[in-house]
Amino acid sequence: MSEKKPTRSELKRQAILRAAKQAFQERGVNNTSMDELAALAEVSKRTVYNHFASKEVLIITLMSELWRQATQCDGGDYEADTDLKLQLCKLIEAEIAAICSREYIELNRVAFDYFFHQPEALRQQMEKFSAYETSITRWLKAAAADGRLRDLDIEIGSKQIHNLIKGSCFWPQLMQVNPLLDQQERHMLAERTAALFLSHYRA
Amino acid sequence: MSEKKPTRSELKRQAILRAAKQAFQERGVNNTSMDELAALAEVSKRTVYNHFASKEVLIITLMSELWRQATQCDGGDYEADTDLKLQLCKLIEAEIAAICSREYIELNRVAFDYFFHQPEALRQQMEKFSAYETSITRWLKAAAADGRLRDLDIEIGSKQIHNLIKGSCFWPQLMQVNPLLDQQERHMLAERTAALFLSHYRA
DNA sequence: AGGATTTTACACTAGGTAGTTTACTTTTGG
DNA sequence: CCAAAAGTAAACTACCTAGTGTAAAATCCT
Repeated sequence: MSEKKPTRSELKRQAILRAAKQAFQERGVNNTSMDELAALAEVSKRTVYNHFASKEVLIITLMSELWRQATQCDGGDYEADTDLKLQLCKLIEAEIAAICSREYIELNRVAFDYFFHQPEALRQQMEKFSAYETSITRWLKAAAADGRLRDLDIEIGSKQIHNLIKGSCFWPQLMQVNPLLDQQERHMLAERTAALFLSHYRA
Repeated sequence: MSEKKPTRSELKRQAILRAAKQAFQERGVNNTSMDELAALAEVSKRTVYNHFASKEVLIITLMSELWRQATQCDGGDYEADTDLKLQLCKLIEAEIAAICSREYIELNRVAFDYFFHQPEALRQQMEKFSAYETSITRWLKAAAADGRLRDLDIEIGSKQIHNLIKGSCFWPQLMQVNPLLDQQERHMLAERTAALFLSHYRA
């Protein structure tokens, strides 16, 4: 019982956020009027403004919400006595799962839509979002320190991996020119990315 | 003398297109009103409509214009008796020069802005724009046929190269989160992309 | 010079949007 | 049960935008 008392007010608020998410993703932030949004949420326009002081506040609130939902992943740490390729592959697959998740892409879509003409604000958002890009960096450092990778600039290597991933499962999906990757496609992408990478950097 | 008679009308038209390019890129298609645009071009709004029947026509015309300007590149064909890495490197560098050119990125910026919420139309534009991606494919085919590359799926290989390139010199610049690459950065990117690629696929 | 073409300023139509106000109804909770 | 809190519909403000109509003025061409 400790979690059971969604007030009517809270239900309305959730309905508004749900409608905003759908409308902003499908039709865009600028192409969704507050009237349409209220209608979609089956709520009066005044109620929208009772919960959110302005359209801007609603957008920001929604993005924080999506960000919270999309924010967790991990593929494990470096292990000295396990096969390099297997480890890297697993790690990359975890990264793919996070970056290519519907939540993450939809969040980015709203953010890009909203910030496309505000490069400074976009840069800041990107930094927040790119928190993901650290787990692979950590692993590369550990593997390099252990002498199992050679000729490796961590920054560049990490970027190469992410470029190989994102070019296939993030950017095209963000732009909706390609569908999301399924389980097997993700696996194969991880597989061949790890293979290409290790061909060059394995000690 | 054969090229010297820009009529006043033509000058106005150019001024409008120049202003449109600037305004659409800096402030976005939807955030630029025809009044602002006319003011920026130092032309009366009526003149804008005398030259372009509607905002839509202006946008399409501008994109065709930018497309024409951005459209030419070549890095040479495959040669059987030249060093693989040198050839590929040169080819990649040519591709980078095209994809990362200001013209090409600005074109894509206007296109993405305009088509972000019209996935079908965007897909069509992307196909037009990605004509670039063929010269590397051609080269890979030739080199593979000549037995100097192994384990290579042309489609995947070509995509890997393009992902490695675009992740560093196209997507971030399209979003204006990173500046354009200079000559040396381009060269180094081509260099390490070719190196990574050939480590894996060289026969 | 003089008629045709183009440009200009400006008023105007028609429609959309963020946000507010009002008068009324429903839900909630002590 | 009843007062406070929250929700509702609808009209309303104030502003923005694409596109048009018009008559006068600048420019072009022969």
